[in-house]
Amino acid sequence: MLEVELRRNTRQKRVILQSVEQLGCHPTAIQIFSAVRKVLPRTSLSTVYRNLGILVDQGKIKAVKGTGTEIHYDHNTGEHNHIKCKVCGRVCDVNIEPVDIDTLNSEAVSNFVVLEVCMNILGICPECAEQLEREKTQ
Amino acid sequence: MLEVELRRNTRQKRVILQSVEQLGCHPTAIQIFSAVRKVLPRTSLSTVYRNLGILVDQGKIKAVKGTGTEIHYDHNTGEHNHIKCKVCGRVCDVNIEPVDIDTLNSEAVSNFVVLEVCMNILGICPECAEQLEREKTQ
DNA sequence: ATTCATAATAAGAACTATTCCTAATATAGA
DNA sequence: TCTATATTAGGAATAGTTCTTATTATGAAT
Repeated sequence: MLEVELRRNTRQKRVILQSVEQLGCHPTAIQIFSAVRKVLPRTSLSTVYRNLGILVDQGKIKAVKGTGTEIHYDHNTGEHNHIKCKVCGRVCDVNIEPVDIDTLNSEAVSNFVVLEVCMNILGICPECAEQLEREKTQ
Repeated sequence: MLEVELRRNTRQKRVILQSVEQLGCHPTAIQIFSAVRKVLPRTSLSTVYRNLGILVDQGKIKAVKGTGTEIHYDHNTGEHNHIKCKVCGRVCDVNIEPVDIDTLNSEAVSNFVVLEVCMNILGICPECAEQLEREKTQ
């Protein structure tokens, strides 16, 4: 008899997953926290973090790290890269061909076994670029 | 008459730059701090951080971010990427052709103005790989 | 060499993002 | 409905970095 890992289906977990999906553009834990609080006002931040961890482990969402000090969460679990706006901080998807890990390994990069490659792009989003342009010309 | 920005040449600043150069393999602030303390035992951590910031601003060293929660510092200011060992945490240089920012801009990546691209690679260094192999076969 | 304005320092408080701890609560199988 | 225990709320703890302030030391002018 297999030992079943009991994972309870709590309201908090459901609302947290829903929030990541609905907020869309790569929310941070705090942004998810305030969205969840609108539905379940007594939810604690640690509950948000714990469930985000579980959802990442279950492959239902992805954690986007390396874009700064905060972790962003992504409902799109397919392989893709991200770009972060230097001005407003939001993170968007980017479609450039991903670097192939097997290729890196066959090239013996520093003799390391390569496990993950992640491209972090920093830029200025269209809205902020326009805003900056407006400020400059006035 | 130009207003000259007075930057004093302190012992701390000299030893901090020296330490980054001599430690070589991408030390963190704490590692630099303990190296500096061997020469100037009363140096404080905030002095290390402040001077590292100044040295980065002056282009004398580079800050390597995005490899985890810590910032690593690099005396090699030329363009290159980094790989981090998942086991021991050390960061090494990597020579894969860097992504060209102008190309990304001409491709209008998400309509962003692209400023910086940084490839973060995670893997296992030769030493740790060997160690793991030894543990497995015993 | 001495003086002196102020840049830089040491020490530690504050901050930010995240993880950990514990008593209370709520889920789901019996 | 009962019950074992997974999960929660709340807050303390942690890690890495930045900020604050009284004190010190640099270097330009005397």
